[in-house]
Amino acid sequence: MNTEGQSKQQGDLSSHRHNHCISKAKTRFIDQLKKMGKSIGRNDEPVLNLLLSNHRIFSAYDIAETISELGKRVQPIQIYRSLEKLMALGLVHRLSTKNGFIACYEDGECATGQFLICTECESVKEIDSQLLDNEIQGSAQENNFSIASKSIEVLGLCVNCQDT
Amino acid sequence: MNTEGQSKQQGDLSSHRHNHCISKAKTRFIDQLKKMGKSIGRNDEPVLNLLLSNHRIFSAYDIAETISELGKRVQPIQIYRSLEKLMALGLVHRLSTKNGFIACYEDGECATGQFLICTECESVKEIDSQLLDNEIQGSAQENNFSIASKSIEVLGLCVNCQDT
DNA sequence: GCAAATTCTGTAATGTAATAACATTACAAA
DNA sequence: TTTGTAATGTTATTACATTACAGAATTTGC
Repeated sequence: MNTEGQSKQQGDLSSHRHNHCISKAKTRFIDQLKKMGKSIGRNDEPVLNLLLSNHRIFSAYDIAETISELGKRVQPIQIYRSLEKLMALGLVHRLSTKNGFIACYEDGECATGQFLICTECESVKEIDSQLLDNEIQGSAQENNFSIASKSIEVLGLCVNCQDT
Repeated sequence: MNTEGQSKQQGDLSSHRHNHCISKAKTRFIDQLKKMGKSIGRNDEPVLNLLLSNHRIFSAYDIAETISELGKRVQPIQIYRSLEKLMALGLVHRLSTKNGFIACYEDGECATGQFLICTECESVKEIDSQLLDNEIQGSAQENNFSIASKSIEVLGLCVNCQDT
């Protein structure tokens, strides 16, 4: 995913209350898992922590490497397994245009899954337009299409990266 | 991409006038290339043909294999080069959720790039909601985000694949 | 025309992302 | 203790995408 930053390393809006949303998300995560009769895995929490405390895009391999550095060696497949759980619970989104993953904003509760992605600094802003969502629902209905999931990703430059 | 079909091989709506849109698209392609001072490459036309006459998702490797079978061996990189040109001219879209490519409908002229993708038969319906597009523009503006490209992909089941 | 520059082509190798296959551990219930 | 089940760990493989480079074809300027 290109880790060795140049003008990278953004997406960490200092104004955002990480601690708050981390604890909320974790609580929600554990509750939900319980409900599904699943237990929290060894890697789930480190993965969730990493994503929540950064709010930027990580590839599965980024995550594997970062977590491996903190202790035991972890393989990508194990990360994918954690990510799958986290995505099923709506705590994490896959950004398919970037082959990466990001924690959901808003106290770990997923919004509609619509993203503005800066191709320069890799920061991500999740928008949450109900209108947009409705419009998609409508189009789907017109075509008798039954929606399973949506991927709305807008690529471009964020405010900070526009002045070149 | 999983070529050995099972319930595959769709996306070929017999009602659609392939020949018509193929010739239109080709004309447009050559004209545009001329304008850019580029010439048409050896593989460009085969790639365009394949995509236009199927209207379903192909991976670059699918394309490479198919074209290789028809004559000279072609490597993926060569396909990517053709695809890049074709995408620059708006004749082909990348579907990032499927790691694949598809020809644009509507006489080879790209619509707004919004897709309903059937995860069962891999058929694709391009919708073209101006409303949706406007809403995205609006959200971007609110966030002072300058749009470079958009990827709107809705996954689910098409009419034909819903009755299980 | 001819040489330099540019663009296209072909080939091999590599990088990156995702999954398959299978063995092992942990632990609770019978 | 045995058995069942879910989670883990390890290795290997598949799938997708790009880099690097050498040679052929074209274009451009003289």
